[in-house]
Amino acid sequence: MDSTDAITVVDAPVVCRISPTVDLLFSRWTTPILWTLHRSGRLRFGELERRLGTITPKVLTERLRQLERDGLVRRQYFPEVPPRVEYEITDLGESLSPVFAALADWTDDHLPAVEQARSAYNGPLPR
Amino acid sequence: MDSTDAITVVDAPVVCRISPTVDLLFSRWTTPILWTLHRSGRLRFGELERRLGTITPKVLTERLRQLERDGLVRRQYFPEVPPRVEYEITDLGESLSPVFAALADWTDDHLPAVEQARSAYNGPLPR
DNA sequence: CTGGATCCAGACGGATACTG
DNA sequence: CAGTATCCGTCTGGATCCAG
Repeated sequence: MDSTDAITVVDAPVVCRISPTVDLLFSRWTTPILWTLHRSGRLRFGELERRLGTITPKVLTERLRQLERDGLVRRQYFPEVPPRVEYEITDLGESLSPVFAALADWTDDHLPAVEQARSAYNGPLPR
Repeated sequence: MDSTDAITVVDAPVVCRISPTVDLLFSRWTTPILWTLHRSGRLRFGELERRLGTITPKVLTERLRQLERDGLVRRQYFPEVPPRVEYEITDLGESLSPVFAALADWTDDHLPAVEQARSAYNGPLPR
């Protein structure tokens, strides 16, 4: 395992090594999904949909498939009538809790300052 | 501080309170920009552009304006010829370091497991 | 109940060229 | 040097309907 070489021959040096993780975790719905499953434990599809409020079943399925593929969520199918499917966080998913805790702490401590800065901003308006 | 009410009358309960922060921090380029400024300190526009590699000036300007508006980055303009502009992280931006540290730790410890799960996945292929 | 199939809209970002 | 101005492609996500 001696990757002791000081010289990397990679043409495109990795600017920011957390970017792959960011792509994994933070899109419109993945964060709320992980957050909800983390807090509520195992949930059925419909129950999850209800708690997320405005998500559509199509999008919920897409995001759940992605999270399942990436090993963060486990899907369990029960061949009953009517069918039942339950989702829960995996151990790998649970390992994210320090990340979410850090985000929650920062949100509590500093989000108001952001809102204040935003309303005080006088420069060229973005977006 | 007695928010002891068990009943919340809010129609749209906040599903995930970190979502506003997520919107603030994690888009295609905001994370690399903050990461770079955090590690390298004060940088000129062109230098930042060079370090980010493939970003275009238009997008870099857009993201920097947004970060400036939100109080995470400070822009300093020097009316010289040729003009010089320098960017740096604000104290509010620096307060994000625990968040990025948690993300970096998780990336080092668990990203390989994600890649392994992904390659082992046999279900319906998303994306 | 749990989705899959379609179609669609808007946002974000990339490419290129130009300017104070 | 540090952006702006245009144009355009892609991708996520929303709406709706349908099916096992």
